[in-house]
Amino acid sequence: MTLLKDFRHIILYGLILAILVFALKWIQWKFLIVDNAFDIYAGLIAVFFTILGIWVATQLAKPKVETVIVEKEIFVMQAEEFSINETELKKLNLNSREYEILQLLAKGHSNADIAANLFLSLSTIKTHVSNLYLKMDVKSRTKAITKAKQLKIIE
Amino acid sequence: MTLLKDFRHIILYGLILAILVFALKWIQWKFLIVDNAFDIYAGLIAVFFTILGIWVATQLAKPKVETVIVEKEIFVMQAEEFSINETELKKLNLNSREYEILQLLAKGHSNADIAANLFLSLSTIKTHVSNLYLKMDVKSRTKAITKAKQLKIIE
DNA sequence: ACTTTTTCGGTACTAAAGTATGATGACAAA
DNA sequence: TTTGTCATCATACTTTAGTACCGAAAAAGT
Repeated sequence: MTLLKDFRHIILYGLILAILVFALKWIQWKFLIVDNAFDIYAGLIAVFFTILGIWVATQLAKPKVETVIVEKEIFVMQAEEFSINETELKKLNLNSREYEILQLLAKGHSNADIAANLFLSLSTIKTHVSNLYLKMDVKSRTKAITKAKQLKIIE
Repeated sequence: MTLLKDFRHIILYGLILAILVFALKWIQWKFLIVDNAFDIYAGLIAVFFTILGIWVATQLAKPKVETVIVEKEIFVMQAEEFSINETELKKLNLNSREYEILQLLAKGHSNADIAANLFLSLSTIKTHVSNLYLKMDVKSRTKAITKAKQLKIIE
């Protein structure tokens, strides 16, 4: 792709070069009689080739693109993404059962409900709940729920 | 980057041009043995000014300023603008006391706490709470709390 | 194989929550 | 004045929650 383009350029420049040489010869022949026309001749050549150089350069040089990055601030309302506070959760050092029960507590389930849900006896739930309260430093399920929500350890 | 590559091309073309001119001159000189120092001089001028033109062009080339607008997302924590669901609240038809008690319930207070807080007897709180449950169609304080939060009638 | 820890379950008891019913006084509407 | 509603309080009772202490089985270290 670029190779073809380059080849075309080369051909073009070759042709231009040829024409220039002939033109040069023609001018030289025409002003041959006048010896002091050399300066004018050289000047013309200089001007012409300078222009040629500029033209070649503009043709060859890919346009300089100066990218100006303008940061447009878009305010996005974040949908309150809930993330459990792992730090606080680990501080409490709850085991999996206790945490499971805490979540069910927060849903408003009674001990009996939880027992049925987890296929455990009411006694077991009671002990788990009591241990949970000790670890959370509360004395009732409602306090446990509110505290858990405050600490963001449950949804 | 690409500029350098282009420059290399230019140099290459310039060299080819120069070599061609010199080759031409050499051939001319060899076969004609004429005093044609003028041609060499003109060729040199041509080559020099071509290169000069190219150089000038690359220097003068104004960079195209391309403005790229980058959208930068800024996440804003929406302050969870809580608004109590007045509609649902009116549906429940709670009186001021019951609603007051509901709010205290949600904070994890016991009946005794609420009684002390509102300067009422435990009995009164119990009746209010019971009536509240009837209106909310629940059977325990935890259910009442979760339902109230679901309906967004309390914070 | 042994300890230790975790998990589960039980008993017994106390405390709190929840239900049912009724009484009292205040206060507004008829 | 009477009526009715409402908030308050009480009694009596049932249910649930919570505490304390203990024991057994399973899992996990050692």
